[in-house]
Amino acid sequence: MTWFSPGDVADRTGLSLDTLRYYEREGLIGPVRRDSGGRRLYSGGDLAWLGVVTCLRRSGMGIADLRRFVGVVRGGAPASTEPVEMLRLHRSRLVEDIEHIRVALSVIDGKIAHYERAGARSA
Amino acid sequence: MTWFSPGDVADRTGLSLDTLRYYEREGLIGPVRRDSGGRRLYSGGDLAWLGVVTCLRRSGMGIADLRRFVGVVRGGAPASTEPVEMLRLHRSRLVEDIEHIRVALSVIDGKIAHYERAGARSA
DNA sequence: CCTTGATCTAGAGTGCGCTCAAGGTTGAAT
DNA sequence: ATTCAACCTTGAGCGCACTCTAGATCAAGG
Repeated sequence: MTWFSPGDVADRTGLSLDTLRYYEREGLIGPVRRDSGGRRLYSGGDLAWLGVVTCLRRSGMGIADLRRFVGVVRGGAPASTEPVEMLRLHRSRLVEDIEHIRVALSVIDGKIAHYERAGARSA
Repeated sequence: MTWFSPGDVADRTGLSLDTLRYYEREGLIGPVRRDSGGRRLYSGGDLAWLGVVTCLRRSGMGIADLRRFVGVVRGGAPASTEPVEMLRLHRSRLVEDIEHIRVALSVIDGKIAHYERAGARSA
């Protein structure tokens, strides 16, 4: 089994060491193994899981939701349908977000075109 | 010309009165006209502009960028290409955001499917 | 042995985008 | 004349997600 140092994991995930420790404190990952000196050793599984976490995080899921999500995944089958509801809710937010971004894109493209014409005139 | 009270504008835009005042303080809108008693009167143009602002805001553009954007739009043609650069930068961030959200959607859909199967088994 | 660099902990600080509190004014309605 | 809701200002407070500080510890290299 391969283990990864905090520095390695920071490099691979793009997260800072502080953020890694923060996520652990918040229960988003771990408990992370330690070596005899108390240093963290991340497993390949930890790394993969961090991939999922950062993906959801980047999509705007908050720490609290993420923690609940993690609890469900690591606790095995969900006791209720509530966690799935949470996912569905986040999913629908994401669909909305995409739509908002699309609208913003068209506004921005309009402005860019406008200023490009202005720039061409004044140049 | 039609004028709108703060309450009206809050209703129409979905922004709170506090947020409207905050945006004004931050230079995102106005100077907003006042009546004899010092109350704000928003014009149709203010309302339309607020539409653009909220659209960009929802897409994740920060207050500082928005302020620069506003300065450019209200100052006429841009003196340099810098504001257009800012828009392009935000645009490329938005394209990335959409991609991130898409990835998150597929992760979420996978998890939802997983827990639906689990739920069906345990039911 | 001593230095160096990576890591550790606890806890305070930061930046952003609002949001709320307190106390005062306005103007339409009763 | 009084009441009431809507509005005003200043300034403090909040929630989130980090981020930084300070001081200690550890493992390896010279």
